[in-house]
Amino acid sequence: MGRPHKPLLDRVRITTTALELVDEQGDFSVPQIARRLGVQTASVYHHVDGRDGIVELLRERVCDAIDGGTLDGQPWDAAVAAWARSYRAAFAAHPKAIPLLTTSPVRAPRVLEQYEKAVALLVDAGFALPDVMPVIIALENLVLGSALDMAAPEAMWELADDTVTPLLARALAAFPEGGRTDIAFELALAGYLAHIRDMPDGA
Amino acid sequence: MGRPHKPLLDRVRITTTALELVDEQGDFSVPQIARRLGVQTASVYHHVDGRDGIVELLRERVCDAIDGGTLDGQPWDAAVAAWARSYRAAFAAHPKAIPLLTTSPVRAPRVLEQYEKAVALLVDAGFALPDVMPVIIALENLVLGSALDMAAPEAMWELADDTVTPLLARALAAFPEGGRTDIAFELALAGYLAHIRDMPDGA
DNA sequence: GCGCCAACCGAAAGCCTTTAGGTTTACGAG
DNA sequence: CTCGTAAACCTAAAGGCTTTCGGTTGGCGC
Repeated sequence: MGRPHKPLLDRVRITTTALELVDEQGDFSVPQIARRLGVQTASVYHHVDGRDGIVELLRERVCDAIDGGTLDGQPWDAAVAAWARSYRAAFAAHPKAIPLLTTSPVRAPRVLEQYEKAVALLVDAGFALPDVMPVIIALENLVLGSALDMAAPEAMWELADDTVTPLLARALAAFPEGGRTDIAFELALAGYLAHIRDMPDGA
Repeated sequence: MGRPHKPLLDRVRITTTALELVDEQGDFSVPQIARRLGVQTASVYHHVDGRDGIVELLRERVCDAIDGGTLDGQPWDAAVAAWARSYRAAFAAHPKAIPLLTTSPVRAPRVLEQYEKAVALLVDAGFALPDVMPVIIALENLVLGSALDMAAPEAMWELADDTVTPLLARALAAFPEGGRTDIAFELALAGYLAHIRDMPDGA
């Protein structure tokens, strides 16, 4: 024991291990992380601000996959749509993590920068300043709502009892079971965009 | 000890107490419920299917406030809008409970019946059967996404550092801080409805 | 009256989070 | 090169939570 030659722990490794656990189990615990890294539980607390701190690191890690570049050099509406899809895809890459992450909204600096860019884009597009935040928050609602849907087990829908809800059962059977959530998201996004396009004052 | 004269515990009282705790703290534990009801922890497990069972009871309790009557006797689009608002309002009544409830989607019988009604409404309105579920799921996404937003502390937005995200800060300052989430929800709902109205084949 | 089972209690196993205080050793200042 | 500081890990322990198991008692049906 004592201080090791090379550090065994750092935030990156802790975050990676936590994400592995979440991908496998849908949850994680500090002792589990410690075991995987061959370390005592208490040691983890030297690098991280408690369990909640690890969750925050997970939030940032997953959000790193959001491509802020989608907001550049396109017509503003296409840019917003691409950003929303990238945002959603980042969550979709770790479905089991979604309940953990959506519990509280993402406010990592890297994401806030993207919000900043989105505000600029919308202002340039002619949106009145008081309209900008509602537009962004509405989009965030869409993305996070769809993320929750992705996290739901497919079985949640299949167990609809045909006898008590026959129409629901037929409606469920009437479309491919694969892209369920994607179709719904694209539908909502299309409606959102169509409505948004009519808003800019100066346009 | 032994069997009491009148039962001290039942599902209703357990659910009510759990909801009280969640409203106060944003969470609950079985021992906390037991203490409030003047009972040993183990006794609670006689009436309920573990902690997860209590969460499910909470889901049903909160969803009891959703008014299925909104789906009757209106133009179908107005009915859907009213239902969505009622759905969202039910969650808004217990903001601290939202993270707990949205973690997995609502599939209580009472809510499934309303889905059944919604399917009927949309089919009558002329929607093709394969289009019905996406329409409903998209609406669910909207409602749950907005619910998550409601659960977020207002402070989450205020701490935007003006120096690094000046435009974001200005955009935030540019609209009343009260109805933040409501305006965004109504915006998204309006876009959704406008888009949906164009879909029915037979209309 | 009698037996059964419902409803509660006590105790305990096994997990988790977090903190406090020790021990060794890397590292940088002099 | 020396030496103090603090980094990085450990042991230990407190206190919480979930859940189960086996008792005890008394209501209720037959």
